[in-house]
Amino acid sequence: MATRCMSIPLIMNLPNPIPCCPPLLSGRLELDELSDVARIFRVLGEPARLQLLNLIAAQPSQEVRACELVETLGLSQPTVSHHLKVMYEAGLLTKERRGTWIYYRLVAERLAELRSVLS
Amino acid sequence: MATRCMSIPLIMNLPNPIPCCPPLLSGRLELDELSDVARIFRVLGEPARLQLLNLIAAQPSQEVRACELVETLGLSQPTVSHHLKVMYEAGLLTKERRGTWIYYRLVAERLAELRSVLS
DNA sequence: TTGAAATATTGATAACCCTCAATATTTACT
DNA sequence: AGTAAATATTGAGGGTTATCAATATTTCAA
Repeated sequence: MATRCMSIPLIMNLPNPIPCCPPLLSGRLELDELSDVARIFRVLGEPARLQLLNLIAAQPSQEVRACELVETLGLSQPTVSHHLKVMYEAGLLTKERRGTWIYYRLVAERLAELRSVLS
Repeated sequence: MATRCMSIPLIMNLPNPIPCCPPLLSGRLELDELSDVARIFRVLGEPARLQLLNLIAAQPSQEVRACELVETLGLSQPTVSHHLKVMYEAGLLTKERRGTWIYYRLVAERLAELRSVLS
């Protein structure tokens, strides 16, 4: 029998990258620009999501599988799935399916961008 | 007649400074530490408040009076007062009464702290 | 195709918070 | 004291979102 086609690791990138972020403290910004920045800060304004970032950064592999997080974060699977989606859509995480699992990683550049907003 | 006693400019500092913030990406953090960090990000997750930061930073004097903001931000006076309080209590602004007005300034160190959280 | 495991979606509930009108308090000048 | 201006507080309404149970979808192996 023919073995099943091996899934090719595929990094799924953002369909619509959220714009981010001109420096907040040098030069006037428009309200809609500020709304974009605010949206990203709001994503980080949630303990569970910060816990997620912190957890990924602490892995030697720099990645986590979604299924691990349910027990680690002490939240239901739908809630974890929700948070991952929010962070993914904010451009803070990449997702990569390898077989059954989906692996998430930080987007270091996004965090650097965000850092530069505050300078 | 004796002129009224001139008010002495007084910088009112935080009664209870909010703890902030160990680096998020190097070393594991406890959930309550993360909640402190999240609280500050949530303060920044509001366009009106970012507008406020942006506005103050754009002033040559590096400060604004509360009364100016009502017209500039297009919000009611109670709403402006609310945002100022939230940011003040988050340690992002200092307030200083000079006569009738109250002047607000950025706390650059706080923003620097926050920047370091993301590294 | 059937089953088991991982992930995503839906719908409902509850908490949080932005916003305003109304009102209270503070401040300085007369 | 009395008045006007600035700021703060209260209370209500409404929107956003975190959370879960239930269910659907996806994935791979047998």
